Amino acid sequence: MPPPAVAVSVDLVLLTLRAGRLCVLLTGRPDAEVWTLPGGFVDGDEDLDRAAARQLTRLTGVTSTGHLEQLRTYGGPHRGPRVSGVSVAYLALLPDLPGTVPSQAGPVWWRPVDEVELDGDAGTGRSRRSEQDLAPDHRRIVADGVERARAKLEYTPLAAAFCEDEFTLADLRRVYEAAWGVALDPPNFRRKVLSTPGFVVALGRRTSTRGGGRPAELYRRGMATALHPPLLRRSV
Amino acid sequence: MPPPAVAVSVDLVLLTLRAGRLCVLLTGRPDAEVWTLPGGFVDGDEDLDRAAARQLTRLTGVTSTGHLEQLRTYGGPHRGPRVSGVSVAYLALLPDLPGTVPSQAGPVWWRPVDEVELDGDAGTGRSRRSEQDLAPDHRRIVADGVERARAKLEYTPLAAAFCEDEFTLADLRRVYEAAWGVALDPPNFRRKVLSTPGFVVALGRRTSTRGGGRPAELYRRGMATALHPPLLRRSV
DNA sequence: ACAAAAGTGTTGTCAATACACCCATGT
DNA sequence: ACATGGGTGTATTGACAACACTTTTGT
Repeated sequence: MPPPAVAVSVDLVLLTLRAGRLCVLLTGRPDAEVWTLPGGFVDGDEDLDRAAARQLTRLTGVTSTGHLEQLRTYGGPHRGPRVSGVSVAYLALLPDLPGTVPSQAGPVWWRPVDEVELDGDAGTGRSRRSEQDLAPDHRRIVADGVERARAKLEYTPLAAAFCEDEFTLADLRRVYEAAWGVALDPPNFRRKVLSTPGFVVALGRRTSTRGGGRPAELYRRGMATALHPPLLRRSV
Repeated sequence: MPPPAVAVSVDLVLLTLRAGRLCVLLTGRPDAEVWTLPGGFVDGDEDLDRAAARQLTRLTGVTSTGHLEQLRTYGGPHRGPRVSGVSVAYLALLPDLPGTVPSQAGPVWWRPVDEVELDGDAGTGRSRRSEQDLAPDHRRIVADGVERARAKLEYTPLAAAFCEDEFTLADLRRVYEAAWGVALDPPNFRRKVLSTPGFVVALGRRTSTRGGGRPAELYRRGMATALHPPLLRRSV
Protein backbone atom coordinates (compact mmCIF):
# COMPACT_ATOMS: atom_id res chain seq x y z
CA MET A 1 0.00 0.00 0.00
CA PRO A 2 1.18 3.53 -0.62
CA PRO A 3 2.68 5.44 2.30
CA PRO A 4 0.44 7.99 3.99
CA ALA A 5 0.99 11.52 2.72
CA VAL A 6 1.51 14.39 5.12
CA ALA A 7 1.73 18.17 4.82
CA VAL A 8 5.26 19.39 5.61
CA SER A 9 6.01 22.98 6.49
CA VAL A 10 9.24 24.84 7.20
CA ASP A 11 9.06 27.34 10.06
CA LEU A 12 11.73 29.86 10.99
CA VAL A 13 12.98 30.97 14.38
CA LEU A 14 14.71 34.19 13.44
CA LEU A 15 16.76 35.67 16.27
CA THR A 16 18.51 39.01 16.47
CA LEU A 17 19.72 41.56 18.99
CA ARG A 18 17.79 44.77 19.38
CA ALA A 19 18.61 47.28 22.11
CA GLY A 20 20.56 44.66 24.01
CA ARG A 21 17.74 42.14 24.03
CA LEU A 22 17.39 38.87 22.19
CA CYS A 23 14.36 39.10 19.90
CA VAL A 24 12.43 36.75 17.64
CA LEU A 25 10.55 37.60 14.47
CA LEU A 26 6.83 36.88 14.59
CA THR A 27 4.17 37.27 11.96
CA GLY A 28 0.56 38.11 12.52
CA ARG A 29 -1.73 36.86 9.86
CA PRO A 30 -4.78 39.09 9.58
CA ASP A 31 -7.19 36.23 10.03
CA ALA A 32 -5.48 34.71 13.06
CA GLU A 33 -5.85 35.70 16.68
CA VAL A 34 -2.38 34.60 17.66
CA TRP A 35 1.10 35.35 16.39
CA THR A 36 2.99 32.67 14.53
CA LEU A 37 6.46 31.94 13.30
CA PRO A 38 7.06 32.71 9.64
CA GLY A 39 7.02 29.68 7.41
CA GLY A 40 5.45 27.86 4.53
CA PHE A 41 4.79 24.50 3.00
CA VAL A 42 7.41 22.55 1.11
CA ASP A 43 7.26 20.18 -1.78
CA GLY A 44 8.44 16.61 -1.40
CA ASP A 45 11.22 17.08 -3.88
CA GLU A 46 12.40 20.34 -2.41
CA ASP A 47 15.56 20.50 -0.37
CA LEU A 48 14.63 21.52 3.17
CA ASP A 49 17.68 23.72 3.71
CA ARG A 50 16.99 25.52 0.47
CA ALA A 51 13.35 26.01 1.37
CA ALA A 52 14.37 27.54 4.68
CA ALA A 53 16.88 29.84 2.99
CA ARG A 54 14.20 30.95 0.58
CA GLN A 55 11.88 31.80 3.46
CA LEU A 56 14.66 33.78 5.12
CA THR A 57 15.33 35.83 2.01
CA ARG A 58 11.64 36.45 1.51
CA LEU A 59 11.32 37.80 5.05
CA THR A 60 14.46 39.82 5.46
CA GLY A 61 16.06 40.33 2.09
CA VAL A 62 19.36 39.04 3.40
CA THR A 63 21.02 36.28 1.46
CA SER A 64 24.46 35.20 2.56
CA THR A 65 25.20 36.78 5.90
CA GLY A 66 24.23 35.36 9.25
CA HIS A 67 23.59 31.76 10.09
CA LEU A 68 20.86 29.26 9.28
CA GLU A 69 20.58 25.71 10.59
CA GLN A 70 17.93 23.11 11.09
CA LEU A 71 16.53 23.09 14.60
CA ARG A 72 14.11 20.21 15.03
CA THR A 73 11.03 18.67 13.54
CA TYR A 74 7.69 18.82 15.30
CA GLY A 75 4.77 16.68 14.45
CA GLY A 76 1.72 14.85 15.55
CA PRO A 77 -1.23 15.90 17.62
CA HIS A 78 0.83 18.18 19.88
CA ARG A 79 0.35 21.02 17.48
CA GLY A 80 -3.21 21.65 18.48
CA PRO A 81 -6.63 21.20 16.98
CA ARG A 82 -7.10 21.64 13.26
CA VAL A 83 -3.31 21.52 12.80
CA SER A 84 -1.86 18.36 11.34
CA GLY A 85 1.27 17.42 9.54
CA VAL A 86 4.86 18.00 10.54
CA SER A 87 6.81 21.22 10.89
CA VAL A 88 10.55 21.37 10.26
CA ALA A 89 11.87 24.30 12.29
CA TYR A 90 15.00 26.23 11.33
CA LEU A 91 17.05 28.58 13.45
CA ALA A 92 18.52 31.77 11.97
CA LEU A 93 20.82 34.26 13.67
CA LEU A 94 21.02 37.74 12.20
CA PRO A 95 22.48 41.14 13.01
CA ASP A 96 19.96 43.83 13.78
CA LEU A 97 18.35 44.75 10.49
CA PRO A 98 18.41 48.42 9.52
CA GLY A 99 15.24 50.24 10.37
CA THR A 100 12.00 48.40 10.03
CA VAL A 101 11.75 44.97 8.51
CA PRO A 102 11.33 45.27 4.74
CA SER A 103 8.94 42.39 4.72
CA GLN A 104 7.20 41.21 1.62
CA ALA A 105 5.23 38.78 3.68
CA GLY A 106 2.68 40.76 5.61
CA PRO A 107 2.99 42.28 9.06
CA VAL A 108 5.93 41.12 11.15
CA TRP A 109 7.27 42.14 14.58
CA TRP A 110 10.37 41.65 16.61
CA ARG A 111 9.47 40.45 20.09
CA PRO A 112 11.91 39.95 22.99
CA VAL A 113 12.23 36.26 23.72
CA ASP A 114 11.91 36.69 27.46
CA GLU A 115 8.44 38.07 26.87
CA VAL A 116 7.58 35.12 24.67
CA GLU A 117 8.76 32.77 27.39
CA LEU A 118 6.20 34.34 29.71
CA ASP A 119 3.28 33.71 27.36
CA GLY A 120 0.96 31.07 28.62
CA ASP A 121 2.17 31.30 32.19
CA ALA A 122 -1.42 31.52 33.26
CA GLY A 123 -2.17 32.64 36.78
CA THR A 124 0.80 33.88 38.74
CA GLY A 125 2.47 37.16 38.12
CA ARG A 126 1.48 38.30 34.72
CA SER A 127 -1.18 40.94 35.17
CA ARG A 128 -2.60 41.10 31.71
CA ARG A 129 -2.50 38.89 28.71
CA SER A 130 -0.97 40.35 25.58
CA GLU A 131 -3.39 41.28 22.88
CA GLN A 132 -1.89 38.47 20.86
CA ASP A 133 -0.01 35.57 22.37
CA LEU A 134 2.17 33.23 20.40
CA ALA A 135 0.59 29.93 19.45
CA PRO A 136 1.49 27.30 22.05
CA ASP A 137 3.26 24.95 19.66
CA HIS A 138 5.27 27.80 18.22
CA ARG A 139 6.15 28.96 21.71
CA ARG A 140 7.86 25.66 22.34
CA ILE A 141 9.73 25.95 19.05
CA VAL A 142 10.97 29.39 20.02
CA ALA A 143 12.10 28.05 23.41
CA ASP A 144 14.01 25.23 21.72
CA GLY A 145 15.61 27.65 19.29
CA VAL A 146 16.69 30.04 22.01
CA GLU A 147 18.15 27.20 24.04
CA ARG A 148 20.02 25.93 20.98
CA ALA A 149 21.42 29.38 20.33
CA ARG A 150 22.48 29.82 23.96
CA ALA A 151 24.21 26.46 23.93
CA LYS A 152 25.94 27.03 20.62
CA LEU A 153 27.43 30.27 21.84
CA GLU A 154 29.44 28.16 24.23
CA TYR A 155 31.32 26.00 21.79
CA THR A 156 31.05 27.74 18.42
CA PRO A 157 32.05 31.21 17.17
CA LEU A 158 28.43 31.80 16.23
CA ALA A 159 28.06 34.93 18.32
CA ALA A 160 29.57 36.82 15.39
CA ALA A 161 26.46 35.96 13.37
CA PHE A 162 24.58 38.46 15.52
CA CYS A 163 27.06 41.20 14.63
CA GLU A 164 27.75 43.18 11.51
CA ASP A 165 30.67 42.17 9.34
CA GLU A 166 32.97 44.39 11.38
CA PHE A 167 32.49 44.49 15.12
CA THR A 168 34.30 45.26 18.35
CA LEU A 169 34.94 42.84 21.16
CA ALA A 170 32.42 44.78 23.20
CA ASP A 171 29.80 44.10 20.53
CA LEU A 172 30.61 40.41 20.72
CA ARG A 173 30.55 40.44 24.48
CA ARG A 174 27.14 42.08 24.48
CA VAL A 175 25.82 39.19 22.40
CA TYR A 176 26.77 36.76 25.13
CA GLU A 177 25.45 39.03 27.84
CA ALA A 178 22.09 39.47 26.11
CA ALA A 179 21.67 35.80 25.23
CA TRP A 180 22.75 34.42 28.59
CA GLY A 181 21.45 37.23 30.76
CA VAL A 182 24.72 37.58 32.62
CA ALA A 183 27.47 40.17 32.91
CA LEU A 184 30.88 39.13 31.63
CA ASP A 185 34.17 40.59 32.70
CA PRO A 186 35.51 42.57 29.71
CA PRO A 187 39.21 41.82 30.27
CA ASN A 188 38.62 38.10 30.72
CA PHE A 189 36.31 37.94 27.74
CA ARG A 190 38.89 39.69 25.62
CA ARG A 191 41.63 37.33 26.71
CA LYS A 192 39.49 34.28 26.03
CA VAL A 193 38.38 35.35 22.56
CA LEU A 194 41.82 36.45 21.40
CA SER A 195 43.46 33.29 22.71
CA THR A 196 41.08 31.08 20.73
CA PRO A 197 42.61 30.64 17.27
CA GLY A 198 40.29 31.51 14.43
CA PHE A 199 37.54 33.05 16.54
CA VAL A 200 38.14 36.61 15.32
CA VAL A 201 40.77 38.36 13.23
CA ALA A 202 41.89 41.90 13.93
CA LEU A 203 41.47 44.43 11.15
CA GLY A 204 44.07 46.88 12.49
CA ARG A 205 41.53 49.67 12.49
CA ARG A 206 39.52 51.32 15.20
CA THR A 207 36.02 52.59 15.57
CA SER A 208 35.52 56.27 15.09
CA THR A 209 34.36 56.76 18.62
CA ARG A 210 30.68 56.34 19.16
CA GLY A 211 29.30 58.12 22.18
CA GLY A 212 32.48 58.62 24.10
CA GLY A 213 35.21 56.40 25.38
CA ARG A 214 38.36 55.00 23.93
CA PRO A 215 37.98 53.81 20.34
CA ALA A 216 37.80 50.04 20.15
CA GLU A 217 39.64 47.80 17.73
CA LEU A 218 37.63 46.29 14.91
CA TYR A 219 37.48 42.57 14.15
CA ARG A 220 35.76 40.26 11.76
CA ARG A 221 34.82 36.66 12.24
CA GLY A 222 37.55 34.05 11.81
CA MET A 223 37.68 30.67 10.17
CA ALA A 224 37.14 28.51 13.22
CA THR A 225 34.00 26.39 13.37
CA ALA A 226 34.37 25.34 16.99
CA LEU A 227 35.83 26.79 20.16
CA HIS A 228 38.45 24.78 22.00
CA PRO A 229 38.10 24.95 24.85
CA PRO A 230 34.55 26.29 24.95
CA LEU A 231 33.40 29.52 26.53
CA LEU A 232 31.26 28.07 29.28
CA ARG A 233 28.49 29.83 31.11
CA ARG A 234 28.87 29.48 34.80
CA SER A 235 25.76 27.58 35.78
CA VAL A 236 22.71 26.09 34.11
CA MET B 1 -4.94 25.62 -2.69
CA PRO B 2 -4.25 22.60 -0.50
CA PRO B 3 -0.69 22.11 0.73
CA PRO B 4 1.39 19.50 -1.09
CA ALA B 5 1.43 16.14 0.65
CA VAL B 6 4.66 14.30 1.31
CA ALA B 7 5.61 10.85 2.57
CA VAL B 8 7.25 11.08 6.00
CA SER B 9 9.31 8.27 7.45
CA VAL B 10 11.06 7.80 10.79
CA ASP B 11 14.50 6.19 10.59
CA LEU B 12 16.56 4.98 13.53
CA VAL B 13 20.28 5.26 14.19
CA LEU B 14 20.66 2.62 16.87
CA LEU B 15 24.08 2.66 18.51
CA THR B 16 25.57 0.21 20.96
CA LEU B 17 28.92 -1.09 22.16
CA ARG B 18 30.02 -4.53 21.08
CA ALA B 19 33.48 -5.84 21.84
CA GLY B 20 34.73 -2.37 22.56
CA ARG B 21 33.54 -0.94 19.26
CA LEU B 22 30.73 1.46 18.52
CA CYS B 23 28.22 -0.30 16.27
CA VAL B 24 25.08 0.67 14.40
CA LEU B 25 22.09 -1.52 13.61
CA LEU B 26 21.44 -2.03 9.90
CA THR B 27 18.69 -3.89 8.13
CA GLY B 28 18.94 -5.68 4.83
CA ARG B 29 15.73 -5.91 2.98
CA PRO B 30 15.68 -8.97 0.75
CA ASP B 31 14.86 -6.96 -2.35
CA ALA B 32 17.50 -4.29 -1.82
CA GLU B 33 21.13 -4.41 -2.77
CA VAL B 34 22.23 -2.06 -0.04
CA TRP B 35 21.80 -1.96 3.70
CA THR B 36 19.48 0.58 5.22
CA LEU B 37 18.61 2.03 8.57
CA PRO B 38 15.52 0.56 10.20
CA GLY B 39 12.47 2.74 9.90
CA GLY B 40 8.96 3.14 8.64
CA PHE B 41 6.36 5.60 7.52
CA VAL B 42 4.35 7.71 9.91
CA ASP B 43 0.88 9.08 9.82
CA GLY B 44 0.28 12.80 9.91
CA ASP B 45 -1.51 12.60 13.23
CA GLU B 46 1.08 10.38 14.83
CA ASP B 47 3.53 11.77 17.36
CA LEU B 48 7.03 11.50 15.92
CA ASP B 49 8.68 10.59 19.21
CA ARG B 50 6.11 7.89 19.79
CA ALA B 51 6.58 6.50 16.31
CA ALA B 52 10.31 6.29 16.88
CA ALA B 53 9.83 4.56 20.22
CA ARG B 54 7.52 2.06 18.56
CA GLN B 55 10.15 1.31 15.93
CA LEU B 56 12.74 0.83 18.66
CA THR B 57 10.60 -1.64 20.54
CA ARG B 58 9.77 -3.50 17.38
CA LEU B 59 13.46 -3.93 16.60
CA THR B 60 14.96 -4.67 19.96
CA GLY B 61 12.19 -5.50 22.39
CA VAL B 62 13.49 -2.92 24.83
CA THR B 63 11.05 -0.38 26.13
CA SER B 64 12.24 1.99 28.80
CA THR B 65 15.98 1.65 29.13
CA GLY B 66 18.52 3.51 27.09
CA HIS B 67 18.07 6.81 25.34
CA LEU B 68 16.13 8.01 22.32
CA GLU B 69 16.18 11.48 20.83
CA GLN B 70 15.43 13.15 17.56
CA LEU B 71 18.50 13.64 15.41
CA ARG B 72 17.62 15.59 12.31
CA THR B 73 15.29 15.62 9.36
CA TYR B 74 16.51 14.88 5.88
CA GLY B 75 14.59 15.67 2.76
CA GLY B 76 14.59 16.65 -0.83
CA PRO B 77 16.42 15.30 -3.82
CA HIS B 78 19.58 14.49 -1.86
CA ARG B 79 18.17 11.15 -0.93
CA GLY B 80 18.81 9.66 -4.32
CA PRO B 81 16.77 8.52 -7.28
CA ARG B 82 13.37 7.01 -6.72
CA VAL B 83 13.41 8.25 -3.11
CA SER B 84 11.24 11.20 -2.27
CA GLY B 85 9.72 12.61 0.85
CA VAL B 86 11.38 13.49 4.13
CA SER B 87 13.01 11.28 6.71
CA VAL B 88 13.01 12.16 10.40
CA ALA B 89 16.03 10.44 11.92
CA TYR B 90 16.19 9.42 15.58
CA LEU B 91 19.24 8.49 17.60
CA ALA B 92 19.09 5.67 20.14
CA LEU B 93 21.80 4.56 22.54
CA LEU B 94 21.55 1.07 23.98
CA PRO B 95 23.59 -1.36 26.03
CA ASP B 96 24.79 -4.42 24.19
CA LEU B 97 21.76 -6.61 23.68
CA PRO B 98 22.03 -10.19 24.94
CA GLY B 99 22.94 -12.64 22.23
CA THR B 100 21.56 -12.07 18.80
CA VAL B 101 19.00 -9.43 18.05
CA PRO B 102 15.50 -10.81 18.63
CA SER B 103 14.25 -8.97 15.64
CA GLN B 104 10.71 -9.25 14.43
CA ALA B 105 11.59 -7.12 11.45
CA GLY B 106 13.65 -9.22 9.11
CA PRO B 107 17.41 -9.60 9.00
CA VAL B 108 19.42 -7.08 10.97
CA TRP B 109 23.15 -6.72 11.68
CA TRP B 110 25.37 -4.75 13.98
CA ARG B 111 28.10 -3.03 12.02
CA PRO B 112 31.03 -1.04 13.47
CA VAL B 113 30.59 2.61 12.66
CA ASP B 114 34.20 3.07 11.60
CA GLU B 115 33.55 0.57 8.83
CA VAL B 116 30.44 2.43 7.78
CA GLU B 117 32.41 5.65 7.65
CA LEU B 118 34.72 4.02 5.12
CA ASP B 119 31.89 3.05 2.76
CA GLY B 120 31.90 5.05 -0.39
CA ASP B 121 35.50 6.15 0.00
CA ALA B 122 36.07 5.09 -3.55
CA GLY B 123 39.63 4.70 -4.74
CA THR B 124 42.27 5.10 -2.08
CA GLY B 125 42.91 2.58 0.57
CA ARG B 126 40.00 0.28 0.74
CA SER B 127 40.91 -2.88 -1.10
CA ARG B 128 37.53 -4.41 -1.63
CA ARG B 129 34.03 -3.16 -1.47
CA SER B 130 31.73 -4.80 1.03
CA GLU B 131 29.17 -7.11 -0.38
CA GLN B 132 26.58 -4.61 0.73
CA ASP B 133 27.33 -0.97 1.35
CA LEU B 134 25.06 1.33 3.24
CA ALA B 135 22.88 3.59 1.12
CA PRO B 136 24.62 6.96 0.68
CA ASP B 137 21.90 9.05 2.28
CA HIS B 138 21.74 6.70 5.24
CA ARG B 139 25.49 6.83 5.53
CA ARG B 140 25.31 10.53 6.16
CA ILE B 141 22.58 10.01 8.73
CA VAL B 142 24.77 7.53 10.57
CA ALA B 143 27.68 9.98 10.49
CA ASP B 144 25.49 12.72 11.93
CA GLY B 145 24.21 10.39 14.64
CA VAL B 146 27.68 9.26 15.62
CA GLU B 147 28.88 12.83 15.78
CA ARG B 148 25.89 13.79 17.93
CA ALA B 149 26.59 10.91 20.28
CA ARG B 150 30.28 11.78 20.53
CA ALA B 151 29.46 15.39 21.28
CA LYS B 152 26.77 14.56 23.83
CA LEU B 153 29.16 12.40 25.80
CA GLU B 154 31.05 15.57 26.55
CA TYR B 155 28.38 17.50 28.33
CA THR B 156 25.73 14.99 29.35
CA PRO B 157 25.80 11.81 31.45
CA LEU B 158 24.54 9.88 28.45
CA ALA B 159 27.42 7.44 28.42
CA ALA B 160 25.50 5.43 30.99
CA ALA B 161 22.88 4.73 28.33
CA PHE B 162 25.41 2.39 26.71
CA CYS B 163 25.80 0.44 29.95
CA GLU B 164 23.60 -1.96 31.85
CA ASP B 165 21.68 -0.68 34.84
CA GLU B 166 24.64 -1.46 37.06
CA PHE B 167 28.10 -0.73 35.78
CA THR B 168 31.64 -0.02 36.90
CA LEU B 169 33.59 3.12 36.23
CA ALA B 170 35.75 1.07 33.87
CA ASP B 171 32.63 0.16 31.87
CA LEU B 172 31.77 3.82 31.64
CA ARG B 173 35.30 4.75 30.68
CA ARG B 174 35.30 2.17 27.90
CA VAL B 175 32.24 3.88 26.42
CA TYR B 176 34.18 7.08 26.05
CA GLU B 177 37.24 5.29 24.75
CA ALA B 178 35.26 3.40 22.12
CA ALA B 179 33.21 6.38 21.01
CA TRP B 180 36.10 8.83 20.88
CA GLY B 181 38.81 6.42 19.84
CA VAL B 182 41.14 7.62 22.56
CA ALA B 183 42.64 6.18 25.73
CA LEU B 184 41.64 7.87 28.96
CA ASP B 185 43.62 7.85 32.16
CA PRO B 186 41.63 5.73 34.63
CA PRO B 187 42.48 7.74 37.76
CA ASN B 188 41.64 11.04 36.13
CA PHE B 189 38.42 9.67 34.68
CA ARG B 190 37.41 8.34 38.04
CA ARG B 191 38.07 11.66 39.75
CA LYS B 192 36.17 13.56 37.13
CA VAL B 193 33.08 11.35 37.18
CA LEU B 194 32.87 11.14 40.96
CA SER B 195 33.35 14.88 41.36
CA THR B 196 30.44 15.64 39.04
CA PRO B 197 27.30 15.65 41.19
CA GLY B 198 24.55 13.40 39.91
CA PHE B 199 26.58 11.68 37.23
CA VAL B 200 26.65 8.28 38.99
CA VAL B 201 25.62 6.99 42.39
CA ALA B 202 27.55 4.27 44.18
CA LEU B 203 25.68 1.12 45.10
CA GLY B 204 28.09 0.07 47.84
CA ARG B 205 28.63 -3.30 46.19
CA ARG B 206 31.43 -4.69 44.10
CA THR B 207 31.70 -6.92 41.09
CA SER B 208 32.58 -10.51 41.69
CA THR B 209 35.89 -10.23 39.92
CA ARG B 210 35.60 -10.89 36.22
CA GLY B 211 38.75 -11.98 34.49
CA GLY B 212 41.19 -11.18 37.25
CA GLY B 213 42.06 -8.00 38.97
CA ARG B 214 40.66 -6.10 41.90
CA PRO B 215 36.84 -6.09 42.07
CA ALA B 216 35.41 -2.76 41.00
CA GLU B 217 32.68 -0.80 42.68
CA LEU B 218 29.25 -0.80 41.09
CA TYR B 219 27.34 2.33 40.18
CA ARG B 220 24.11 3.28 38.55
CA ARG B 221 23.26 6.40 36.63
CA GLY B 222 22.47 9.55 38.62
CA MET B 223 19.90 12.27 38.26
CA ALA B 224 22.03 14.86 36.48
CA THR B 225 21.03 15.86 32.97
CA ALA B 226 24.15 17.86 32.18
CA LEU B 227 27.81 17.79 33.18
CA HIS B 228 29.33 20.91 34.70
CA PRO B 229 32.01 21.37 33.71
CA PRO B 230 31.93 19.05 30.69
CA LEU B 231 34.24 16.15 30.05
CA LEU B 232 36.04 17.49 27.02
CA ARG B 233 37.86 15.48 24.43
CA ARG B 234 41.26 16.89 23.81
CA SER B 235 41.08 17.82 20.14
CA VAL B 236 38.57 17.76 17.32
C1' DA C 1 39.98 77.71 26.12
C1' DC C 2 41.32 74.90 29.62
C1' DA C 3 40.95 71.54 33.27
C1' DA C 4 38.43 68.15 35.57
C1' DA C 5 35.25 64.31 35.42
C1' DA C 6 33.13 60.47 33.46
C1' DG C 7 32.82 56.70 30.07
C1' DT C 8 34.89 53.03 27.44
C1' DG C 9 38.46 49.91 25.98
C1' DT C 10 43.00 47.72 26.87
C1' DT C 11 46.89 45.73 29.61
C1' DG C 12 48.63 43.46 33.71
C1' DT C 13 48.62 40.74 38.11
C1' DC C 14 47.37 37.17 41.32
C1' DA C 15 44.89 33.27 43.32
C1' DA C 16 41.77 29.40 42.66
C1' DT C 17 40.64 25.77 39.90
C1' DA C 18 40.94 22.01 36.60
C1' DC C 19 43.57 18.83 34.36
C1' DA C 20 47.52 15.71 32.47
C1' DC C 21 51.02 12.85 33.92
C1' DC C 22 53.05 9.79 37.13
C1' DC C 23 53.72 6.71 41.30
C1' DA C 24 51.99 3.65 44.86
C1' DT C 25 48.95 0.22 46.95
C1' DG C 26 45.27 -3.36 47.45
C1' DT C 27 42.98 -7.52 45.68
C1' DA D 1 46.40 -7.54 35.76
C1' DC D 2 43.37 -4.34 37.14
C1' DA D 3 40.91 -1.00 40.34
C1' DT D 4 41.79 2.48 43.42
C1' DG D 5 44.17 6.33 46.05
C1' DG D 6 47.35 10.10 46.17
C1' DG D 7 50.81 13.80 44.55
C1' DT D 8 52.81 17.42 41.40
C1' DG D 9 53.41 20.66 37.65
C1' DT D 10 51.01 23.19 34.01
C1' DA D 11 47.23 25.49 31.79
C1' DT D 12 42.92 27.86 32.14
C1' DT D 13 39.89 30.86 34.49
C1' DG D 14 37.77 34.46 37.81
C1' DA D 15 38.39 38.63 40.27
C1' DC D 16 40.39 42.89 40.36
C1' DA D 17 43.69 46.73 39.73
C1' DA D 18 45.90 50.00 36.65
C1' DC D 19 46.37 52.45 32.40
C1' DA D 20 45.00 54.69 27.74
C1' DC D 21 42.05 57.29 24.92
C1' DT D 22 37.88 59.95 24.08
C1' DT D 23 33.81 62.86 25.07
C1' DT D 24 31.32 65.73 28.26
C1' DT D 25 30.98 69.23 31.77
C1' DG D 26 32.25 73.26 34.49
C1' DT D 27 34.63 77.56 35.10
